[in-house]
Amino acid sequence: MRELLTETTARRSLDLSDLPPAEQAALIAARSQQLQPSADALAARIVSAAEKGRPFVAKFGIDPTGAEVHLGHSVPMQILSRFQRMGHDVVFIVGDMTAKIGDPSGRSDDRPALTDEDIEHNLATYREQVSPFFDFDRAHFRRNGDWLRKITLPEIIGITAQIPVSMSLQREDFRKRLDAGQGLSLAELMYSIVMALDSVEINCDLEVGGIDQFLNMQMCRKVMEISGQVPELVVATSLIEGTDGTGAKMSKSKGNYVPLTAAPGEIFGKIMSVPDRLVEPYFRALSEWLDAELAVAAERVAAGTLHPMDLKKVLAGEVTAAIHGVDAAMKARDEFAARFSRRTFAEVDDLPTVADLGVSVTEAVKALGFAASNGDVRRVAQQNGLRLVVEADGEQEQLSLTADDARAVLADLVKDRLDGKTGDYFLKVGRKLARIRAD
RNA sequence: GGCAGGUUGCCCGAGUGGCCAAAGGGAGCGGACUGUAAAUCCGUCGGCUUAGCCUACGAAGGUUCGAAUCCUUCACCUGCCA
Repeated sequence: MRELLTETTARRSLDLSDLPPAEQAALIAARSQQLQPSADALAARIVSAAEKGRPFVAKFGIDPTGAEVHLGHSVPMQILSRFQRMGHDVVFIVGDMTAKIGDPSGRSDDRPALTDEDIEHNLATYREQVSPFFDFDRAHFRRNGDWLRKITLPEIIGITAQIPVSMSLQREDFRKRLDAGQGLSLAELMYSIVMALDSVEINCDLEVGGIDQFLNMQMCRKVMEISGQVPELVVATSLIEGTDGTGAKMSKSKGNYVPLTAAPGEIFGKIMSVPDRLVEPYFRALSEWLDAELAVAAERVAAGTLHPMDLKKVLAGEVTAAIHGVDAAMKARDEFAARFSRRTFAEVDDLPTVADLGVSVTEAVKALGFAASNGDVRRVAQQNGLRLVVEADGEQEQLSLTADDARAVLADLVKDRLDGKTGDYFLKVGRKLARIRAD
Protein backbone atom coordinates (compact mmCIF):
# COMPACT_ATOMS: atom_id res chain seq x y z
CA MET A 1 0.00 0.00 0.00
CA ARG A 2 2.70 2.42 1.01
CA GLU A 3 4.73 1.59 -2.07
CA LEU A 4 1.72 2.03 -4.26
CA LEU A 5 0.94 5.43 -2.80
CA THR A 6 4.53 6.54 -2.96
CA GLU A 7 4.75 5.56 -6.58
CA THR A 8 1.49 7.13 -7.70
CA THR A 9 1.98 10.31 -5.70
CA ALA A 10 5.39 10.72 -7.23
CA ARG A 11 3.75 10.77 -10.62
CA ARG A 12 2.25 14.13 -9.76
CA SER A 13 5.59 15.74 -10.27
CA LEU A 14 6.70 13.59 -13.17
CA ASP A 15 8.32 15.54 -15.97
CA LEU A 16 6.28 15.02 -19.11
CA SER A 17 8.23 17.37 -21.35
CA ASP A 18 9.73 14.51 -23.36
CA LEU A 19 6.33 13.14 -24.26
CA PRO A 20 5.73 13.42 -28.01
CA PRO A 21 2.86 15.77 -28.95
CA ALA A 22 0.57 12.95 -30.02
CA GLU A 23 0.97 11.23 -26.65
CA GLN A 24 0.47 14.49 -24.81
CA ALA A 25 -2.79 14.95 -26.66
CA ALA A 26 -3.84 11.38 -25.95
CA LEU A 27 -3.17 11.76 -22.24
CA ILE A 28 -5.15 14.98 -22.03
CA ALA A 29 -7.97 13.53 -24.07
CA ALA A 30 -8.19 10.50 -21.80
CA ARG A 31 -8.69 12.74 -18.80
CA SER A 32 -11.16 15.23 -20.21
CA GLN A 33 -14.82 14.89 -20.80
CA GLN A 34 -14.60 16.93 -23.99
CA LEU A 35 -11.62 17.95 -26.04
CA GLN A 36 -12.47 20.32 -28.82
CA PRO A 37 -12.03 20.13 -31.71
CA SER A 38 -9.97 16.94 -31.36
CA ALA A 39 -6.90 15.31 -29.90
CA ASP A 40 -5.23 15.51 -33.30
CA ALA A 41 -5.80 19.24 -33.41
CA LEU A 42 -4.20 19.54 -30.00
CA ALA A 43 -1.13 17.62 -31.12
CA ALA A 44 -0.91 19.74 -34.26
CA ARG A 45 -1.14 22.95 -32.33
CA ILE A 46 1.55 21.90 -29.91
CA VAL A 47 3.78 21.12 -32.86
CA SER A 48 3.07 24.39 -34.59
CA ALA A 49 3.76 26.43 -31.46
CA ALA A 50 7.08 24.67 -31.11
CA GLU A 51 7.92 25.30 -34.74
CA LYS A 52 7.23 28.97 -34.35
CA GLY A 53 9.38 28.99 -31.25
CA ARG A 54 6.62 30.37 -29.05
CA PRO A 55 5.10 28.90 -25.92
CA PHE A 56 1.87 26.98 -26.05
CA VAL A 57 -0.51 28.89 -23.78
CA ALA A 58 -3.14 27.21 -21.64
CA LYS A 59 -5.69 29.43 -19.96
CA PHE A 60 -7.70 28.90 -16.84
CA GLY A 61 -10.07 31.37 -15.28
CA ILE A 62 -10.28 31.66 -11.53
CA ASP A 63 -12.95 33.26 -9.49
CA PRO A 64 -11.47 35.71 -6.98
CA THR A 65 -14.54 35.87 -4.76
CA GLY A 66 -12.94 33.57 -2.25
CA ALA A 67 -15.16 30.54 -2.29
CA GLU A 68 -13.76 27.66 -0.29
CA VAL A 69 -11.88 25.32 -2.55
CA HIS A 70 -12.75 21.65 -2.63
CA LEU A 71 -11.70 18.48 -4.41
CA GLY A 72 -13.88 19.28 -7.39
CA HIS A 73 -11.75 22.33 -8.07
CA SER A 74 -8.63 20.22 -8.13
CA VAL A 75 -9.76 18.34 -11.23
CA PRO A 76 -8.92 21.03 -13.81
CA MET A 77 -5.82 21.84 -11.78
CA GLN A 78 -4.48 18.37 -12.41
CA ILE A 79 -5.00 18.78 -16.12
CA LEU A 80 -3.20 22.11 -15.95
CA SER A 81 -0.43 20.52 -13.97
CA ARG A 82 0.04 18.01 -16.76
CA PHE A 83 0.22 20.80 -19.31
CA GLN A 84 2.76 22.53 -17.18
CA ARG A 85 4.86 19.41 -16.85
CA MET A 86 4.64 18.96 -20.59
CA GLY A 87 6.52 22.22 -20.79
CA HIS A 88 3.69 24.56 -21.70
CA ASP A 89 2.69 27.93 -20.26
CA VAL A 90 -0.25 28.13 -17.92
CA VAL A 91 -1.94 31.49 -17.53
CA PHE A 92 -4.48 32.12 -14.82
CA ILE A 93 -7.02 34.77 -15.58
CA VAL A 94 -8.16 36.32 -12.36
CA GLY A 95 -11.71 37.39 -13.02
CA ASP A 96 -11.84 40.58 -11.02
CA MET A 97 -14.03 42.17 -13.67
CA THR A 98 -16.12 39.17 -14.58
CA ALA A 99 -16.88 38.65 -10.90
CA LYS A 100 -18.91 41.83 -11.11
CA ILE A 101 -21.26 40.19 -13.56
CA GLY A 102 -21.41 36.88 -11.77
CA ASP A 103 -21.12 33.66 -13.69
CA PRO A 104 -24.63 32.72 -14.77
CA SER A 105 -23.58 29.07 -14.57
CA GLY A 106 -23.32 29.40 -10.85
CA ARG A 107 -26.17 31.86 -10.45
CA SER A 108 -24.76 33.39 -7.36
CA ASP A 109 -26.87 36.27 -6.26
CA ASP A 110 -24.47 38.34 -4.30
CA ARG A 111 -21.77 39.99 -6.30
CA PRO A 112 -19.67 41.60 -3.67
CA ALA A 113 -17.52 44.55 -4.52
CA LEU A 114 -14.02 43.26 -4.08
CA THR A 115 -11.17 45.46 -3.04
CA ASP A 116 -7.66 44.83 -4.25
CA GLU A 117 -6.79 43.50 -0.82
CA ASP A 118 -9.70 41.08 -0.93
CA ILE A 119 -8.55 39.78 -4.26
CA GLU A 120 -4.96 39.42 -3.11
CA HIS A 121 -6.09 37.63 -0.03
CA ASN A 122 -8.47 35.30 -1.85
CA LEU A 123 -5.86 34.54 -4.41
CA ALA A 124 -3.29 33.68 -1.79
CA THR A 125 -5.75 31.41 -0.02
CA TYR A 126 -6.62 29.76 -3.28
CA ARG A 127 -3.02 29.14 -4.17
CA GLU A 128 -2.27 27.70 -0.82
CA GLN A 129 -5.14 25.27 -0.96
CA VAL A 130 -4.58 24.10 -4.49
CA SER A 131 -0.79 23.99 -4.37
CA PRO A 132 -0.63 20.21 -3.79
CA PHE A 133 -2.04 19.84 -7.28
CA PHE A 134 -0.25 22.54 -9.14
CA ASP A 135 3.03 24.44 -9.12
CA PHE A 136 1.97 28.06 -9.02
CA ASP A 137 5.48 29.40 -9.00
CA ARG A 138 5.81 28.48 -12.62
CA ALA A 139 2.50 29.99 -13.75
CA HIS A 140 1.40 33.44 -14.87
CA PHE A 141 -1.37 35.49 -13.35
CA ARG A 142 -3.33 38.17 -15.19
CA ARG A 143 -6.28 40.21 -14.01
CA ASN A 144 -8.92 40.70 -16.61
CA GLY A 145 -9.87 44.09 -15.24
CA ASP A 146 -6.56 45.33 -16.62
CA TRP A 147 -7.78 45.14 -20.20
CA LEU A 148 -11.54 44.92 -19.81
CA ARG A 149 -11.62 48.35 -18.23
CA LYS A 150 -10.15 49.78 -21.40
CA ILE A 151 -12.52 48.17 -23.84
CA THR A 152 -14.61 50.76 -25.65
CA LEU A 153 -18.22 50.60 -26.62
CA PRO A 154 -17.43 50.60 -30.37
CA GLU A 155 -15.24 47.56 -29.82
CA ILE A 156 -17.99 45.76 -27.97
CA ILE A 157 -20.55 46.62 -30.62
CA GLY A 158 -18.15 45.45 -33.29
CA ILE A 159 -17.92 42.04 -31.72
CA THR A 160 -21.46 41.59 -30.51
CA ALA A 161 -22.84 42.64 -33.90
CA GLN A 162 -21.43 39.40 -35.24
CA ILE A 163 -22.85 37.15 -32.57
CA PRO A 164 -26.41 35.97 -32.99
CA VAL A 165 -28.54 36.06 -29.87
CA SER A 166 -29.56 32.52 -30.66
CA MET A 167 -26.01 31.45 -29.94
CA SER A 168 -26.21 32.66 -26.38
CA LEU A 169 -29.65 31.19 -26.07
CA GLN A 170 -28.37 27.76 -26.95
CA ARG A 171 -27.65 27.33 -23.33
CA GLU A 172 -30.19 25.12 -21.72
CA ASP A 173 -30.10 26.96 -18.43
CA PHE A 174 -30.83 30.27 -20.15
CA ARG A 175 -33.72 28.78 -22.07
CA LYS A 176 -35.09 27.20 -18.95
CA ARG A 177 -34.95 30.43 -17.10
CA LEU A 178 -36.70 32.25 -19.88
CA ASP A 179 -39.36 29.57 -20.16
CA ALA A 180 -39.88 29.56 -16.43
CA GLY A 181 -40.22 33.32 -16.50
CA GLN A 182 -37.28 33.77 -14.20
CA GLY A 183 -35.64 36.42 -16.25
CA LEU A 184 -32.18 36.87 -17.54
CA SER A 185 -30.13 39.99 -17.54
CA LEU A 186 -28.27 41.36 -20.50
CA ALA A 187 -25.13 41.29 -18.41
CA GLU A 188 -25.46 37.57 -17.93
CA LEU A 189 -25.90 37.13 -21.62
CA MET A 190 -22.70 39.09 -22.06
CA TYR A 191 -20.72 37.06 -19.56
CA SER A 192 -19.30 34.60 -22.01
CA ILE A 193 -18.35 37.37 -24.40
CA VAL A 194 -16.52 39.24 -21.70
CA MET A 195 -14.72 36.08 -20.77
CA ALA A 196 -13.86 35.55 -24.42
CA LEU A 197 -12.08 38.88 -24.50
CA ASP A 198 -9.60 37.37 -22.07
CA SER A 199 -8.79 34.65 -24.54
CA VAL A 200 -8.26 37.28 -27.22
CA GLU A 201 -6.05 39.32 -24.94
CA ILE A 202 -3.63 36.48 -24.28
CA ASN A 203 -4.04 34.90 -27.71
CA CYS A 204 -4.85 31.66 -26.05
CA ASP A 205 -4.03 28.22 -27.46
CA LEU A 206 -6.19 26.18 -25.18
CA GLU A 207 -8.60 26.75 -22.36
CA VAL A 208 -9.33 24.40 -19.50
CA GLY A 209 -12.58 24.50 -17.60
CA GLY A 210 -15.29 22.38 -16.09
CA ILE A 211 -17.89 20.97 -18.45
CA ASP A 212 -20.28 23.54 -17.02
CA GLN A 213 -18.15 26.14 -18.78
CA PHE A 214 -18.36 24.38 -22.12
CA LEU A 215 -20.67 26.82 -23.87
CA ASN A 216 -18.83 29.78 -22.40
CA MET A 217 -15.68 28.37 -23.93
CA GLN A 218 -17.44 27.95 -27.26
CA MET A 219 -18.03 31.66 -27.17
CA CYS A 220 -14.34 32.22 -26.59
CA ARG A 221 -13.66 30.35 -29.80
CA LYS A 222 -16.22 32.38 -31.68
CA VAL A 223 -14.98 35.72 -30.44
CA MET A 224 -11.37 34.83 -31.16
CA GLU A 225 -12.37 34.02 -34.67
CA ILE A 226 -14.20 37.31 -35.04
CA SER A 227 -11.08 39.04 -33.77
CA GLY A 228 -8.96 37.41 -36.40
CA GLN A 229 -7.25 34.88 -34.16
CA VAL A 230 -7.11 31.13 -34.42
CA PRO A 231 -9.77 29.85 -32.02
CA GLU A 232 -8.50 28.22 -28.84
CA LEU A 233 -8.85 24.53 -28.16
CA VAL A 234 -11.17 23.59 -25.36
CA VAL A 235 -10.64 21.00 -22.64
CA ALA A 236 -13.70 20.44 -20.51
CA THR A 237 -13.15 18.39 -17.37
CA SER A 238 -15.89 16.35 -15.81
CA LEU A 239 -17.53 17.62 -12.69
CA ILE A 240 -17.15 15.11 -9.94
CA GLU A 241 -20.23 14.09 -8.05
CA GLY A 242 -20.56 14.98 -4.42
CA THR A 243 -19.86 12.56 -1.60
CA ASP A 244 -23.55 12.21 -0.84
CA GLY A 245 -24.27 10.01 -3.81
CA THR A 246 -27.36 11.95 -4.85
CA GLY A 247 -25.88 12.58 -8.27
CA ALA A 248 -25.42 16.27 -7.65
CA LYS A 249 -22.05 17.72 -8.46
CA MET A 250 -19.73 18.47 -5.61
CA SER A 251 -20.48 21.92 -4.32
CA LYS A 252 -20.28 23.89 -1.18
CA SER A 253 -23.95 24.75 -1.16
CA LYS A 254 -24.91 21.07 -1.12
CA GLY A 255 -22.47 20.32 1.65
CA ASN A 256 -21.30 17.24 -0.24
CA TYR A 257 -17.75 18.35 -0.72
CA VAL A 258 -14.28 17.54 0.52
CA PRO A 259 -12.53 20.77 1.48
CA LEU A 260 -8.86 20.82 0.56
CA THR A 261 -8.07 22.24 3.96
CA ALA A 262 -9.53 19.21 5.74
CA ALA A 263 -7.38 17.10 8.05
CA PRO A 264 -6.04 13.81 6.65
CA GLY A 265 -8.47 11.70 8.67
CA GLU A 266 -11.39 13.74 7.46
CA ILE A 267 -10.41 13.51 3.82
CA PHE A 268 -9.86 9.78 4.09
CA GLY A 269 -13.18 9.34 5.84
CA LYS A 270 -15.12 11.44 3.39
CA ILE A 271 -13.78 9.50 0.46
CA MET A 272 -14.65 6.25 2.21
CA SER A 273 -18.24 7.40 2.56
CA VAL A 274 -18.57 7.91 -1.15
CA PRO A 275 -20.81 5.44 -3.02
CA ASP A 276 -18.91 2.66 -4.81
CA ARG A 277 -20.01 3.72 -8.25
CA LEU A 278 -18.03 6.93 -7.83
CA VAL A 279 -14.75 5.19 -7.15
CA GLU A 280 -13.74 4.86 -10.77
CA PRO A 281 -14.70 8.40 -11.83
CA TYR A 282 -12.87 9.72 -8.77
CA PHE A 283 -9.75 7.77 -9.66
CA ARG A 284 -9.91 9.10 -13.17
CA ALA A 285 -10.40 12.69 -12.12
CA LEU A 286 -8.26 12.85 -9.01
CA SER A 287 -5.38 10.45 -9.39
CA GLU A 288 -2.51 9.90 -11.76
CA TRP A 289 -3.47 6.30 -12.27
CA LEU A 290 -3.24 5.07 -15.84
CA ASP A 291 -6.18 3.68 -17.74
CA ALA A 292 -4.56 0.26 -17.90
CA GLU A 293 -4.20 0.18 -14.12
CA LEU A 294 -7.80 1.18 -13.63
CA ALA A 295 -8.90 -1.53 -16.02
CA VAL A 296 -7.04 -4.17 -14.00
CA ALA A 297 -8.63 -2.95 -10.79
CA ALA A 298 -12.10 -2.98 -12.35
CA GLU A 299 -11.53 -6.51 -13.60
CA ARG A 300 -10.51 -7.76 -10.21
CA VAL A 301 -13.48 -6.18 -8.53
CA ALA A 302 -15.76 -7.77 -11.11
CA ALA A 303 -14.08 -11.14 -10.58
CA GLY A 304 -14.47 -10.83 -6.85
CA THR A 305 -10.75 -10.98 -6.08
CA LEU A 306 -10.63 -7.35 -4.99
CA HIS A 307 -13.10 -6.07 -2.45
CA PRO A 308 -14.67 -2.78 -3.57
CA MET A 309 -13.97 -1.34 -0.15
CA ASP A 310 -10.28 -2.13 -0.43
CA LEU A 311 -10.12 -0.35 -3.75
CA LYS A 312 -11.85 2.58 -2.16
CA LYS A 313 -9.26 2.59 0.61
CA VAL A 314 -6.57 2.93 -2.04
CA LEU A 315 -8.46 5.84 -3.55
CA ALA A 316 -8.89 7.50 -0.17
CA GLY A 317 -5.19 6.99 0.49
CA GLU A 318 -4.31 8.37 -2.92
CA VAL A 319 -6.26 11.57 -2.40
CA THR A 320 -5.09 12.02 1.17
CA ALA A 321 -1.49 11.46 0.12
CA ALA A 322 -1.77 14.02 -2.65
CA ILE A 323 -2.75 16.68 -0.17
CA HIS A 324 -0.99 15.68 3.02
CA GLY A 325 1.72 13.25 1.94
CA VAL A 326 2.11 9.52 2.10
CA ASP A 327 2.84 9.30 5.83
CA ALA A 328 -0.29 11.18 6.77
CA ALA A 329 -2.29 9.03 4.39
CA MET A 330 -1.01 5.82 5.92
CA LYS A 331 -1.80 7.09 9.36
CA ALA A 332 -5.29 8.13 8.29
CA ARG A 333 -5.83 4.67 6.89
CA ASP A 334 -4.75 2.98 10.11
CA GLU A 335 -6.92 5.21 12.21
CA PHE A 336 -9.85 4.64 9.95
CA ALA A 337 -9.42 0.90 10.39
CA ALA A 338 -9.14 1.29 14.14
CA ARG A 339 -12.21 3.38 14.34
CA PHE A 340 -14.60 1.69 11.98
CA SER A 341 -13.31 -1.81 11.39
CA ARG A 342 -11.74 -2.91 14.64
CA ARG A 343 -13.63 -0.29 16.57
CA THR A 344 -10.84 0.33 18.99
CA PHE A 345 -11.15 4.02 19.57
CA ALA A 346 -8.07 4.33 21.77
CA GLU A 347 -5.84 3.93 18.73
CA VAL A 348 -7.37 6.92 17.00
CA ASP A 349 -5.25 9.98 17.49
CA ASP A 350 -7.04 12.91 15.99
CA LEU A 351 -10.24 12.78 17.96
CA PRO A 352 -11.68 15.94 19.43
CA THR A 353 -11.54 15.93 23.19
CA VAL A 354 -13.97 16.92 25.86
CA ALA A 355 -11.83 18.73 28.38
CA ASP A 356 -14.42 20.30 30.62
CA LEU A 357 -16.39 17.65 32.50
CA GLY A 358 -18.13 20.22 34.64
CA VAL A 359 -20.83 20.96 32.11
CA SER A 360 -23.90 19.02 31.03
CA VAL A 361 -23.60 16.43 28.31
CA THR A 362 -25.71 18.66 26.11
CA GLU A 363 -23.33 21.55 26.51
CA ALA A 364 -20.34 19.32 25.87
CA VAL A 365 -21.87 18.00 22.66
CA LYS A 366 -22.65 21.50 21.48
CA ALA A 367 -19.16 22.68 22.33
CA LEU A 368 -17.77 19.90 20.17
CA GLY A 369 -19.89 21.14 17.30
CA PHE A 370 -21.65 17.77 17.10
CA ALA A 371 -25.06 19.36 17.47
CA ALA A 372 -26.48 22.75 16.71
CA SER A 373 -29.02 23.07 19.50
CA ASN A 374 -30.31 21.46 22.65
CA GLY A 375 -33.19 20.05 20.68
CA ASP A 376 -30.70 18.42 18.38
CA VAL A 377 -29.01 16.68 21.27
CA ARG A 378 -32.34 15.61 22.73
CA ARG A 379 -33.40 14.16 19.41
CA VAL A 380 -30.22 12.18 18.99
CA ALA A 381 -30.56 10.85 22.52
CA GLN A 382 -34.16 9.84 21.97
CA GLN A 383 -33.11 8.00 18.87
CA ASN A 384 -30.46 6.05 20.67
CA GLY A 385 -27.58 7.89 19.09
CA LEU A 386 -26.02 9.33 22.21
CA ARG A 387 -23.65 6.94 23.91
CA LEU A 388 -21.01 6.80 26.55
CA VAL A 389 -18.25 4.40 25.67
CA VAL A 390 -15.64 2.86 27.89
CA GLU A 391 -12.82 0.92 26.35
CA ALA A 392 -10.13 -1.20 27.98
CA ASP A 393 -7.83 -3.78 26.45
CA GLY A 394 -9.66 -3.58 23.16
CA GLU A 395 -12.94 -4.48 24.86
CA GLN A 396 -15.57 -1.83 24.86
CA GLU A 397 -18.92 -1.18 26.38
CA GLN A 398 -21.44 1.32 25.09
CA LEU A 399 -24.05 2.87 27.34
CA SER A 400 -27.00 4.57 25.74
CA LEU A 401 -27.86 7.91 27.22
CA THR A 402 -31.43 9.14 27.46
CA ALA A 403 -32.57 12.69 26.91
CA ASP A 404 -32.68 13.10 30.69
CA ASP A 405 -29.12 11.86 31.01
CA ALA A 406 -28.08 14.50 28.52
CA ARG A 407 -29.02 17.19 31.00
CA ALA A 408 -26.82 15.75 33.70
CA VAL A 409 -23.34 17.02 34.32
CA LEU A 410 -20.88 14.92 32.38
CA ALA A 411 -18.57 14.29 35.31
CA ASP A 412 -21.43 12.98 37.45
CA LEU A 413 -22.65 10.76 34.69
CA VAL A 414 -19.24 9.29 34.09
CA LYS A 415 -18.92 8.65 37.82
CA ASP A 416 -22.37 7.10 38.23
CA ARG A 417 -22.35 4.93 35.16
CA LEU A 418 -18.74 4.04 34.70
CA ASP A 419 -17.52 4.06 38.24
CA GLY A 420 -15.03 1.33 38.85
CA LYS A 421 -14.44 0.76 35.19
CA THR A 422 -11.01 1.72 34.07
CA GLY A 423 -9.98 2.50 30.55
CA ASP A 424 -10.52 5.21 27.99
CA TYR A 425 -13.79 7.09 27.91
CA PHE A 426 -15.50 8.32 24.76
CA LEU A 427 -18.64 10.13 23.87
CA LYS A 428 -20.44 9.00 20.75
CA VAL A 429 -22.97 11.26 19.10
CA GLY A 430 -24.38 9.51 16.07
CA ARG A 431 -21.40 8.75 13.91
CA LYS A 432 -19.28 11.38 15.56
CA LEU A 433 -16.86 10.51 18.28
CA ALA A 434 -14.94 12.39 20.94
CA ARG A 435 -12.54 11.39 23.64
CA ILE A 436 -13.40 12.24 27.23
CA ARG A 437 -10.37 13.18 29.22
CA ALA A 438 -10.34 11.02 32.31
CA ASP A 439 -9.20 12.78 35.43
C1' G B 1 -45.08 54.72 -18.06
C1' G B 2 -49.82 51.36 -17.82
C1' C B 3 -51.85 46.62 -16.31
C1' A B 4 -51.34 41.82 -14.06
C1' G B 5 -48.92 38.14 -11.04
C1' G B 6 -45.37 36.63 -7.42
C1' U B 7 -42.07 36.73 -2.58
C1' U B 8 -43.71 30.38 2.52
C1' G B 9 -39.04 26.70 6.64
C1' C B 10 -31.94 24.32 4.07
C1' C B 11 -34.17 23.65 -1.26
C1' C B 12 -38.66 22.70 -4.17
C1' G B 13 -43.63 23.40 -3.10
C1' A B 14 -49.08 23.21 -0.90
C1' G B 15 -51.79 26.39 1.96
C1' U B 16 -57.14 32.34 0.64
C1' G B 17 -59.37 34.12 8.54
C1' G B 18 -59.20 29.75 13.68
C1' C B 19 -58.15 22.48 13.32
C1' C B 20 -50.86 26.09 10.93
C1' A B 21 -44.53 25.48 13.73
C1' A B 22 -47.45 25.34 8.45
C1' A B 23 -49.37 19.26 3.58
C1' G B 24 -46.04 16.71 0.16
C1' G B 25 -41.16 15.84 -1.91
C1' G B 26 -35.80 16.36 -1.69
C1' A B 27 -31.48 17.18 1.29
C1' G B 28 -29.92 16.70 6.37
C1' C B 29 -29.85 14.05 11.07
C1' G B 30 -30.60 9.38 14.20
C1' G B 31 -31.67 3.98 14.45
C1' A B 32 -31.78 -1.19 12.21
C1' C B 33 -28.98 -3.75 8.36
C1' U B 34 -23.84 -3.11 6.38
C1' G B 35 -18.19 -2.19 4.11
C1' U B 36 -19.03 5.25 7.62
C1' A B 37 -20.94 1.60 0.06
C1' A B 38 -25.64 0.71 -2.39
C1' A B 39 -30.67 -0.77 -1.57
C1' U B 40 -34.42 -1.10 2.16
C1' C B 41 -37.24 -0.10 6.56
C1' C B 42 -38.30 3.01 10.88
C1' G B 43 -37.89 7.65 13.25
C1' U B 44 -36.69 12.82 13.19
C1' C B 45 -36.25 17.48 10.92
C1' G B 46 -37.31 26.40 14.09
C1' G B 47 -35.67 27.59 19.22
C1' C B 48 -36.14 27.29 24.55
C1' U B 49 -35.76 26.44 31.26
C1' U B 50 -40.40 21.40 26.24
C1' A B 51 -47.86 18.78 29.02
C1' G B 52 -45.79 25.25 28.47
C1' C B 53 -43.52 29.36 26.07
C1' C B 54 -40.97 32.23 22.24
C1' U B 55 -39.76 33.30 17.18
C1' A B 56 -41.40 32.50 12.08
C1' C B 57 -44.70 32.50 5.95
C1' G B 58 -40.33 39.54 1.73
C1' A B 59 -40.48 44.53 5.33
C1' A B 60 -43.39 47.93 8.20
C1' G B 61 -48.06 49.26 9.81
C1' G B 62 -53.48 48.23 10.17
C1' U B 63 -58.44 45.41 10.49
C1' U B 64 -60.01 41.28 13.79
C1' C B 65 -61.39 37.87 19.84
C1' G B 66 -57.97 35.50 16.23
C1' A B 67 -53.84 36.72 10.17
C1' A B 68 -49.21 32.89 6.11
C1' U B 69 -54.25 33.94 4.67
C1' C B 70 -57.95 40.54 4.58
C1' C B 71 -56.34 46.10 3.99
C1' U B 72 -52.33 50.03 3.32
C1' U B 73 -47.44 51.43 2.24
C1' C B 74 -42.49 49.95 0.93
C1' A B 75 -38.71 46.63 -1.28
C1' C B 76 -37.45 43.02 -4.69
C1' C B 77 -38.74 39.60 -8.78
C1' U B 78 -41.64 38.33 -13.13
C1' G B 79 -45.06 38.69 -17.31
C1' C B 80 -48.01 41.44 -20.88
C1' C B 81 -48.69 46.21 -23.21
C1' A B 82 -46.32 50.97 -24.53
